[in-house]
Amino acid sequence: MSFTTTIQSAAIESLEELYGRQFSEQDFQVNETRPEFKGDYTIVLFSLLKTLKESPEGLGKKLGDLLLKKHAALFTDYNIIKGFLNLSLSDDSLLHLLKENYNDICFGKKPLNHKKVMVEYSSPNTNKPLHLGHLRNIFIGWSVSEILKANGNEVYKSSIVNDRGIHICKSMIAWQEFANGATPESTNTKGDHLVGDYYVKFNNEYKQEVKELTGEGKSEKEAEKEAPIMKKTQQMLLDWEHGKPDVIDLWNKMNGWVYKGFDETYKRLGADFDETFYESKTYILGKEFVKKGLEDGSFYKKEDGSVWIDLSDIGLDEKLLLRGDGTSVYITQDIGLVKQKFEEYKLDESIYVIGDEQIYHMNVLKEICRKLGMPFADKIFHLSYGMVELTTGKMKSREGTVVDADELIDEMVDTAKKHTEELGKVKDFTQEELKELYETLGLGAMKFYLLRVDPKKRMVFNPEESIDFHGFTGPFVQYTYARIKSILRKVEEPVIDQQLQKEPLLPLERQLIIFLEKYSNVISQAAEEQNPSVVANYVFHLAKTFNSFYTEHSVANAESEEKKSLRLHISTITAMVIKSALQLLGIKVPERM
RNA sequence: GGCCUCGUAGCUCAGUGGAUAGAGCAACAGCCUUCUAAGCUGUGGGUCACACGUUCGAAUCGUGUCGGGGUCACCA
Repeated sequence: MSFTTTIQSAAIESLEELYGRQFSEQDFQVNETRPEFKGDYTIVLFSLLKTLKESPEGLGKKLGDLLLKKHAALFTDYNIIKGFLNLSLSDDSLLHLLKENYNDICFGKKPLNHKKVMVEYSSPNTNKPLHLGHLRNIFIGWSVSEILKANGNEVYKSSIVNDRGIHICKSMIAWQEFANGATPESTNTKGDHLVGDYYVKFNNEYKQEVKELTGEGKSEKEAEKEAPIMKKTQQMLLDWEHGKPDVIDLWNKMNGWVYKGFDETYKRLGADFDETFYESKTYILGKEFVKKGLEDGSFYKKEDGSVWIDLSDIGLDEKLLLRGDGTSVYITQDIGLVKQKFEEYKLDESIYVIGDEQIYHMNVLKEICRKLGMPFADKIFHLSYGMVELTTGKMKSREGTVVDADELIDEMVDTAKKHTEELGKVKDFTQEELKELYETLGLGAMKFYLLRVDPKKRMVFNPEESIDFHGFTGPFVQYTYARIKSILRKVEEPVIDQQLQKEPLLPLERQLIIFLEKYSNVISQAAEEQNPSVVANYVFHLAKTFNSFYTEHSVANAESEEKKSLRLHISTITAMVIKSALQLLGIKVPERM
């Protein structure tokens, strides 16, 4: 039980004894005491005053006295300022925490709750390489999965690959026309980048053709429709749907290049998936539901044969579910996949990590499932995240302002190398060790930078700020870890014993212990909010507090053996919590840096 | 235009009913004969977009206004 809940129930018990009636945790708040006041935790009395017909001082005194009397081991003192009852915790209760609850603190251990959750993230198109937006998606999805696991859930990570459609055909046509058989091997280019290059090539060519046609007097719309390269692409899409062998072969070949490229990037990022769905396999699934919905009258057909659902009663308008020619649209396949996921995996929840521009789409999906009487309609959660903007404005692939994922990773790792070389602290490292360190630091900086902001909010990517290794950054926290490990290497493992209790705890020692105790709550909160930034903020604050402690007090050369033992203990736990918290963010810790 | 969302220090962000609103960056001033200075300490910097309301108490809740963004496709 955490300090907050312990104090809460102690207060409830005392209040009930004092006033002979029931109280609940809703009746008052327990907060941490602000640093400018004496005490560790504060009971806010205002909400109780009216019903109990008490003055702040009167209630504070009664409650404070009784708490001290009943829980002499827990509290040592109290003071009342305005309506705030500030309680001081005893050294013993803090030290008890270090001794008894060691593992609970460090790993925020939660019992298994047997809830099965699927987290779908990344979900790229196969016509171009991953970019900065995908990175935010991947880091959030991976981290939320790990946070849910830490809270006792059974988690499946999944990805749906958007491997078919007109966009893929664009790359294919351009490759066919202009590549002269170029392959990743022959050009020494990563497969996803090669395919992406031909996607760009298509767009340039298309633009050129449209320009020529409008020059001949055609309207913009006509030109866009009649551009030869576009016509070829549309034909190719039809051929693909009809399974024309040479098109399927080319499609397989080029997608294969892309997957190999993605895998390399995923591997470097530490992203992993338990299941990968392919749109080419799932896009047909939804059609049977459309049929079913037509039969039971949930959907309706227009004259041209297209199928619609009317959601205007809940303000979501009419939505197209099937084109006039019978082919699927985006949402058709989603309906099919939802059902497959829930049934195959017996899921309790399905979380979709998708950008916030699709909030409307996901609401429609949930509503359709509801109308179809699917029992899991309310177990679908859209973890929507805001767009990553550049300081120069939005990223747009057509304007070449996207930040490529692979390039960004290289740049971060490079920066880590530069910094490390300048500081010259690891000259005895082998080449292998150095390489690993640079990856740890570079990726740590990048992940922390993208995860430290609330997913739901839009964020600005500032290239200079992102490669900063000082302040509120991954390397700052990693550095704290490395410094602790450096101490621990020089000293034998701490033994915690009765001796600890003789000298009073100093303010920074108290502060650290109280802060460490919160870790378990932080993990719960992060899971409830599906928000890794909660963990990032916590671990930064922890490292910051430790750094103050480190500067102020010596561990290895402490004033006494007792203090040394205590501080070694605090340091060890801090290191474990840092490692555990960063692990939830997908960030590794270096033993030295 | 309808719906959704955001507006906190020069910049990037914490803070969702409690005390005098906090970090990082940037600026300035200090701290390495003692466990790693990728660190620590201090200074300056705020009409929490604005107005009204609810409350003992509002950056936080409600209504309205202004401003930014998203969305409302036989695109995905």
